[in-house]
Amino acid sequence: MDHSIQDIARLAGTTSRTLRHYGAEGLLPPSRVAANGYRYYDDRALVRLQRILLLRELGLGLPAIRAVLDRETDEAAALRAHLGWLEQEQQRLQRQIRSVHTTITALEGKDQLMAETMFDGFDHSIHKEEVEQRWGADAYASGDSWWRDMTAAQRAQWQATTAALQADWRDAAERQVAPDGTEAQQLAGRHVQWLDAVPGIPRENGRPAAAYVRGLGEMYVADDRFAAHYGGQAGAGFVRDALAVYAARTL
Amino acid sequence: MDHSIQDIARLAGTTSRTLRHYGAEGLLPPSRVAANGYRYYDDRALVRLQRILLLRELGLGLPAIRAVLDRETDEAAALRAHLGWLEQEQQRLQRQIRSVHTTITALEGKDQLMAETMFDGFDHSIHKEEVEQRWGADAYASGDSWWRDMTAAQRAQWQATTAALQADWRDAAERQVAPDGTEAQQLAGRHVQWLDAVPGIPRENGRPAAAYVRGLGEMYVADDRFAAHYGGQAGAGFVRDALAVYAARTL
DNA sequence: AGTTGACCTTGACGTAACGTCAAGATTTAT
DNA sequence: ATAAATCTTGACGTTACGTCAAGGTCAACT
Repeated sequence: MDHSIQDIARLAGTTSRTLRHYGAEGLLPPSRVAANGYRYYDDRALVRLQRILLLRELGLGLPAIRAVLDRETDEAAALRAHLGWLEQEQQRLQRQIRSVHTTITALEGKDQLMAETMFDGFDHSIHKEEVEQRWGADAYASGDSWWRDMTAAQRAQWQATTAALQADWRDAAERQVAPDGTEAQQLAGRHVQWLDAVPGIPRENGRPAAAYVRGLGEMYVADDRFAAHYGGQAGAGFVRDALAVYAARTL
Repeated sequence: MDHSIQDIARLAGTTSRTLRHYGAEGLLPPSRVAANGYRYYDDRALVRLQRILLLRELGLGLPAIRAVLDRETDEAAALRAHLGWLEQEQQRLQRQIRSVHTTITALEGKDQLMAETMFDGFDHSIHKEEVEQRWGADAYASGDSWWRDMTAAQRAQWQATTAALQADWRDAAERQVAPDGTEAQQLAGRHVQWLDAVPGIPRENGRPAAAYVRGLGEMYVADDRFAAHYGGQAGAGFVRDALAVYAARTL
């Protein structure tokens, strides 16, 4: 009927330190304390512990959890309040991410560019530093050699594809198409397919990695030289949003 | 040439406590300390302080900032490393948000439903508790009375519109359309327009609030009764993603 | 009985970046 | 001369435990 502190800790997937902490906080007192001071917990305590751990995984603090378990607060209400906080945090992070992106771009704006011809066809590895640090030196090197080893005709072909894609993006952006709409999402699909032809980019289960695609979109916005290809700030923002939706949905 | 501690604090938009903290950490020592112990900072210190605060807003920790300012680390490299952390945090939050949503739905699954007829036409306010707590009692009440005051013909009209929209969503989902593509985004546009016809929903500058639209999408996924209208889990996930992209891009 | 582990206890420091008193010294204004 | 500002150092609080540290307790083995 009783379990030692290590026992329930293992049963619930936590540590004895956590159990003692919850005991000290009055959140989960031992169901019995032996004469020698040893803590013992019964099955009801185990159930309570599991509820606590569940709520903790959702991000609730111990005071909020106590209020819920002691029925001082409605659980759903507490979770909805918590949801608001989570969403705010997420937005704050989103803003920080964008600021960091633009800061990086501003810092490196005038450093190592790849050759101009390359710029038009291989825009995603123009930032040598960024590609190497975030996706590994291989990503840059293999993309680089892939491009260099192309024949002139292959390169021209590739540039034509790229130009057409960019033109369609600009067109859609001008027409104020919704970035999560079918048309934009089809463009995003083409964009990812185009990307997929480049060896060495980071992938997940065979497809370009979602984080990479999103990062690419942010880069288009952060760097005016890219933005120009997609119709300026507004157009690049559109591309970024479309890629983000696409990545969320299908990658 | 010199400023007192309060002076630069005001100039830089921070507090004297922070200045002392940075001094104690060796991150920004006072440029001069008078015989009486008073700290004084010159213009170079002000510049350094401003850089520190900028990096802090981007979320960097003090050790990372020190490394950058002391030129032990490349600033862009530090920011890219930081970017990876930010993106991970964002994903963790996203997972928590979804878990909270499904938990809330599971908790309230069988409580207060609106009438069945209402269910088919007014799905976004079916969760009385959720709507009231997160968007205010007015949101629920005005939506509720709007619906109740309709004539039978008006209601039938509305339900037909709703059903058509849902059918198009199911169709697009089945065809594996990309959620950030043009087609899905057009559907999202229709969805928001449809929503916009309901009085009392939360708005921002005249249009349905982005957070509300996103929340709606999450609800479709979290609640099987909604999901059913959009083609089950997969379909609802598609709708959610499409709405999220749409919200990000145009709301 | 003595010893060896395995397990238990309480106690206390560390974490990130300051916010917030508190007590006392100094400068500035009246 | 006195009051009001401003300055100093010192220290606790914040969140949920992780991580020693020093020292009891218990079952098993010699």
